[in-house]
Amino acid sequence: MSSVILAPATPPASCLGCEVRKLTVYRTAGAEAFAQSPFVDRLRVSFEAKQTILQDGEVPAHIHIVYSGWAARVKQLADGRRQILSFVLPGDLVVRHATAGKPLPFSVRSVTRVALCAFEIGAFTTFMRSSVALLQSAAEDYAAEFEQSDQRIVDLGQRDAMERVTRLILELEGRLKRKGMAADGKFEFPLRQEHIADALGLTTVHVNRTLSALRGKDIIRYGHGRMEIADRSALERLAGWHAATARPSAAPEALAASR
Amino acid sequence: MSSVILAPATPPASCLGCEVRKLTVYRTAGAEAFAQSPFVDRLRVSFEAKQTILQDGEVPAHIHIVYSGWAARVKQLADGRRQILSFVLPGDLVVRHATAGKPLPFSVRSVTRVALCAFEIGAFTTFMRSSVALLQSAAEDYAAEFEQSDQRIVDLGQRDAMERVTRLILELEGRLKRKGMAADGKFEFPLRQEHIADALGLTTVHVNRTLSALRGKDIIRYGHGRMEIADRSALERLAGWHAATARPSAAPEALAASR
DNA sequence: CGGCAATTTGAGTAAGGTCAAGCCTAGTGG
DNA sequence: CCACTAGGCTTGACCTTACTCAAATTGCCG
Repeated sequence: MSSVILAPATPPASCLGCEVRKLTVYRTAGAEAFAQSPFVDRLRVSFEAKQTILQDGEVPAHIHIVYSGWAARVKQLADGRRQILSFVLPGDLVVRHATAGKPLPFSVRSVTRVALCAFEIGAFTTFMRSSVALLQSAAEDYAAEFEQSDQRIVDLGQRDAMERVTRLILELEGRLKRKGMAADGKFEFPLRQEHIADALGLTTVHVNRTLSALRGKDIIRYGHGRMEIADRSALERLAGWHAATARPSAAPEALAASR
Repeated sequence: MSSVILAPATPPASCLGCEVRKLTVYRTAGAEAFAQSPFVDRLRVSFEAKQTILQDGEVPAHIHIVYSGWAARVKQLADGRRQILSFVLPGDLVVRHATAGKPLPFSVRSVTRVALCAFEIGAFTTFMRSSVALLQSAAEDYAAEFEQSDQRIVDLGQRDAMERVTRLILELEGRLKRKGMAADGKFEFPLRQEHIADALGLTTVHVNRTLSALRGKDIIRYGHGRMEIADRSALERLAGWHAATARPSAAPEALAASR
């Protein structure tokens, strides 16, 4: 676990020295940007696992960045069905900036214990518009999110359970690796099978059978909140992970941990 | 069909007087903006139905706006499966601006005959950054697209065929209505059943049975490239179209045709 | 009028869902 | 230190939705 970021319980006082900043949408901001506009109203908030961080319909007063822990953007239907739209990992914006100031079209719930940094929307917007590099990284992140959504649409529309599950594992590993939070195919994996089911449009029963099949062939190993890819080529083959499809590129190449 | 925009075969010479401009991401640009930066390199391009407008992997040299006709963003898998990510209607950006300059992660194919306006990327970017109002409408459009993607993810992950089909019809009617291209529940509907199937992750056979059921109960009427919602409340009930869900708001209220 | 694309219908099948138990395992409290 | 519990995981039996394959029909266009 050498390269894994072990974030302290609370974020540091200044963004400038923050480990997580390198993973954020303002990663390209230099010292001078923070000198001019130091995110005066920054708050730190934290939640236990399985709490509602933001509720569908509310108008958030702040822009939130995940400092540590995992969360999920969720749509809850009236009859109890629920769909996880995406998982939110350290460094990610909890709510895309474009949506800020409007009623949320989804809820955000913590998967694990989560620590967040919250910035006042107006100040954050001004800050993000203060340099072309920042606008550029915002655009990159938008593009990556669109691509991730599109990928999920293809998965749900066209792929069977085995493909969906294997692709989710590879997607998460890719994102974590780019954040320096996965190495040698091993990473924290706090999702319950119910999270996987809700994200992939399957039932927990079927997710269980699918994971069991993968574990039975020793393609993956999991448990105790961790996941290990034991046979990557088999996993990629099952996922239909042809090189062409393999780039949901959730972060710019500059930050790629390896490969 | 009084309020329907009947666009001439070719776009007018100037954006300023263009009917379709009101539907675009630069709808908030005034005469002065065009005076300063009149999209010098604008081109007009048109395609017959069922042509590939942009190919997966290519790096488009221009930003395209649909002037007339329908297109679809499509992911084609190696084994022949295909998923339509979204339909692109008049006034819509063919490729989101954030993705510009990078290899396309999908193809764009025309559904009907389509006329496009193409702008040089650099000039368009400069133009869009020239006013806060423009940045604002870009953000609104991003938010609307994210919401539309999220909605599709919920549909594919959680909803059955009847819900998916009815919701697609209502979604398209809503978008067209806001563009002034639908009235009294009647609108152009050039999609083949195969388009619907590819968008909703179903087979054409099953789409056919679902549509037949709706037509049999006289909830919708269709054919000859048109659709009519004959029994809106029944349609909305089948779609689970509770008021809360009913706003994929693809354009700002200011442009709403009615309601 | 002939031909091709699209739609429609039927019969059989399979992937994944539903329902219902039973089984771990990490905490908790005695 | 151990029994108890609750949440999560696992497994079995059966069922439903949507898919597959195949053929017939319709409609459009030259």
